[in-house]
Amino acid sequence: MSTRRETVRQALNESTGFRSAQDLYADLRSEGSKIGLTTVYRALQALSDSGEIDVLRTDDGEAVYRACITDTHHHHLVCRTCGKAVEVEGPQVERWADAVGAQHGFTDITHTVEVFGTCAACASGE
Amino acid sequence: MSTRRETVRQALNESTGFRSAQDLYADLRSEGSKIGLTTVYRALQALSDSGEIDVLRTDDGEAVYRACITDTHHHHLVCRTCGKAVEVEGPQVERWADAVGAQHGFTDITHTVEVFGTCAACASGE
DNA sequence: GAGAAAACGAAAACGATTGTCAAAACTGGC
DNA sequence: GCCAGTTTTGACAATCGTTTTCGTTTTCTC
Ligand SMILES: [Zn+2]
Ligand SMILES: [Zn+2]
Ligand SMILES: [Zn+2]
Ligand SMILES: [Zn+2]
Repeated sequence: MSTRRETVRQALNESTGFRSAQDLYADLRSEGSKIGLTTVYRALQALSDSGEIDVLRTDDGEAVYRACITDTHHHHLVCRTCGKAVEVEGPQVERWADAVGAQHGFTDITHTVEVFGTCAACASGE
Repeated sequence: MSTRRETVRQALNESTGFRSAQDLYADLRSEGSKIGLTTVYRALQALSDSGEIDVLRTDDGEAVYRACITDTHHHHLVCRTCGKAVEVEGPQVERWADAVGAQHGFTDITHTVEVFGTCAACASGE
């Protein structure tokens, strides 16, 4: 529908890493778009609600978003320096999480798993 | 050292779940303490910097803290409803994270892994 | 006890996010 | 094309967790 939502989705697609709402807003404005910050937040909210984009929290609590290719459950390997992210899978981790939950009588198990590191490019460059 | 830091640590010890700075501040004030919010934040900062307490982010970006028993690397199984947390270990997950990082040429690998669910008490009660 | 250093806490500042509300863009009849 | 009704938008204000600032108090050291 909304062309604005499309605009934001596209901006996200152009990045390989996770971006914050403010990042995207800055990008779009510098490209000449007249979009408002509120709208960027709304678009990201809608996109993540509908499961079209992934969201996670940085250490300092900022929400960052990414338009992932894989549409099944997956996790991320994220470069601590440049933010580049790789989608990864870990069936064994899925099983472990479920098992550990069941073991302690917990139900309705979910989990968050993210791997951080320094990517090859950043390791050599800096 | 600081008796204030001790006060905060103790308040944390009294809870089995993760608590936010504001939670702890409210608790302490209601117990009659004249501690200031700033000091609670500073104490939590210091305690987590020195690795004495664990910290993680809730979905809405709030930082929550816990004084864990285990002092080696571990993860948490957290009740989504009451916040109760259990310390869990997953050597296989540690290995998986390292392997996945190495596989993609990343170095200096770390990871965050948390499992969420509804604890038995909350499942029956509600 | 005097003076220096560390810890405190109230209030202001901050930064990300959300709420408000009027203007702008769209819609389906006419 | 034009109008009333709906949806979307964006400037601005408000919120909320957290950090800074800065004078005051407490603790240390001699
Ligand atoms: Zn990198
Ligand atoms: Zn998973
Ligand atoms: Zn822990
Ligand atoms: Zn529970």
